[in-house]
Amino acid sequence: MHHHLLQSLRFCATHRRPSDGKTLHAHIHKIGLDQYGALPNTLISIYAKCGLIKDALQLFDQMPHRDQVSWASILTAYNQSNLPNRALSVFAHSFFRDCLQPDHFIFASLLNSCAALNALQIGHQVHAQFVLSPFSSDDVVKSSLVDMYAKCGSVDVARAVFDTISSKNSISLTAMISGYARSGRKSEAIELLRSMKEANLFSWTALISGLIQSGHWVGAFHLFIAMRKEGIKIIDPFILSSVIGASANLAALELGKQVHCLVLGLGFESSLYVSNSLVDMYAKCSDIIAAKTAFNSIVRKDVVSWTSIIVGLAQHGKAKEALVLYNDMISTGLNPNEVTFVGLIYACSHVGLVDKGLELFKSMVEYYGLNPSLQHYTCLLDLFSRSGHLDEAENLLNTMPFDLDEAVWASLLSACKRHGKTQMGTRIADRLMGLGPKDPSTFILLSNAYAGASMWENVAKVRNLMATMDVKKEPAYSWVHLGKESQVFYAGEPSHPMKDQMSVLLKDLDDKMRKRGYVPDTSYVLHDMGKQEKENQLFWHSERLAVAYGLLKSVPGSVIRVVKNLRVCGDCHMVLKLICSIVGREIIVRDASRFHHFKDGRCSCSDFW
DNA sequence: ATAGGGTTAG
Repeated sequence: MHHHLLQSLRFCATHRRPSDGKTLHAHIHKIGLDQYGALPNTLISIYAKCGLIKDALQLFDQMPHRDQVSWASILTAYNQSNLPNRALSVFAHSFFRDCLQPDHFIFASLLNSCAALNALQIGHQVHAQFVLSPFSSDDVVKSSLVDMYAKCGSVDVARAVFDTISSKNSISLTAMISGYARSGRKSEAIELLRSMKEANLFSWTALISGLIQSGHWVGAFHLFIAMRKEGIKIIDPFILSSVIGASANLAALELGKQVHCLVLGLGFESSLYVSNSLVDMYAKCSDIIAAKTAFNSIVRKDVVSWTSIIVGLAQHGKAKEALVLYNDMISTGLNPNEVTFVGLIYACSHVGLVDKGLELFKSMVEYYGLNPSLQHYTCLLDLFSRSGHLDEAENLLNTMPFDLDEAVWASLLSACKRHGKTQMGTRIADRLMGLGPKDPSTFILLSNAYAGASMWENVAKVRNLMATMDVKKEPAYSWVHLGKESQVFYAGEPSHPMKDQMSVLLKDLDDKMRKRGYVPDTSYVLHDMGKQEKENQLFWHSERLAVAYGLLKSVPGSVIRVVKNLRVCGDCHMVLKLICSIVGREIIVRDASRFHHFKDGRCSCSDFW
């Protein structure tokens, strides 16, 4: 009798049919078998698989005799419901009250929770108990350990455990590959994958996605192509969302479009992960229109869909639209998350809606019960700074519940310069000097702040400090996308075949700009040199080279899309505003922190970045 | 009953 019931229950679990499971449960309860043999434990795991954690827990609490199977089932239930912290706390509170010893199933579940929570300390403790237990040679638990250590960033410990696994299978290998890839150890990850007899889609996804997470975007694309060449069938959409993310990070619109085509060809356009990453990709590749189209085509939008488009609009300076969409989102009954508020406050600071931004911040904490992170405070700081509320900004910095880094103070210092607050600027500069600045752009700010207050001794101090510190500046470069071609330019005179034409064009533009009153702002050049030399430095900034090349080679009238690795300097920002109106072209620059849409002599960032 | 891969900020 109960054999038949068990089979029916298992069918409900594998086919995710919670209502049939509940009917069966009612029947089992009626005939008095709900505490019989394996039935209650099976019921728990069915409820877990169907996401009905409450029902699972109720059964678990009512069981008079819980065994190890019951415990393994409830721990798995919590893990599958994305509540790994509950799993650990329930275990810590009541497991030993049942007078049981953990078995290999329980160890594996606990390690799974630790991995999800990045809880290395607790993971260590579980590891120690496992080693002392009679199950210490279990390979499945060992592969959970590998995964836990890898996810917590202890890749070498993961490898040490991995080496003790007696028969390594594709699961333990994939966990190890993922660990290497996510911590950027590319060659070790590839070597392991190549050691597999038959690497499957899981292992390739672990490799490629991990490398994308650690910033190896181009390398990941080469591997993706290699995977396709080896004929690995893409039977689920996991890898696609990662690869779309890589296109977004590279701001490679053409590449992103090709992956989009692949998505359509394989029929994965209805995957929410995929469509959400497409929205983000188009926004990051500066095609905000395509991002909106991708967003509108999502049938069942979730928080991430809404957040992606809100953040995209905010970064493109379309603050009002972002706020309108937020209201639309709320009216569908969805709750915003932490990331949504980053986008919203960012949007408010863009259009000077100080009160609205503060109101949103308040609602995030008080109404939605979310914990503000450093990013939220940074957005608030930006909100105050842009609108000239510098005292509030400084007050905020002094009361923030975070350790403040150089970038946060530098941001306030830059606002002081913008709003002509010389005295406050020198006060902030003194603080920054005490912090031991490292970033080259901070030194420019410091030097300008002291120079603006005629404190020449301090200017000299900044320069001396910089000289002794041997500040390493990441070389500035920009690239321009022209259909299938993209061209990179480093700052300085280019050694490009089209150098002469570019030079002639830039000189011509320079003449026209000066007729409109342009005077180069040499305060953005840090090196000690004469005025003429400084102007010459600015003349060859990488974003100008990329724009010049774009103007020469692009289809007339088309939008010129440029990406820069660092932030656009203030002088170049002025220059690009002038150029776009002189040549009557739209220029979109994505720099290290935001998008600048230059059109008709203006920029979407409202001159604050 | 236990083990591996994916999206939004920075």
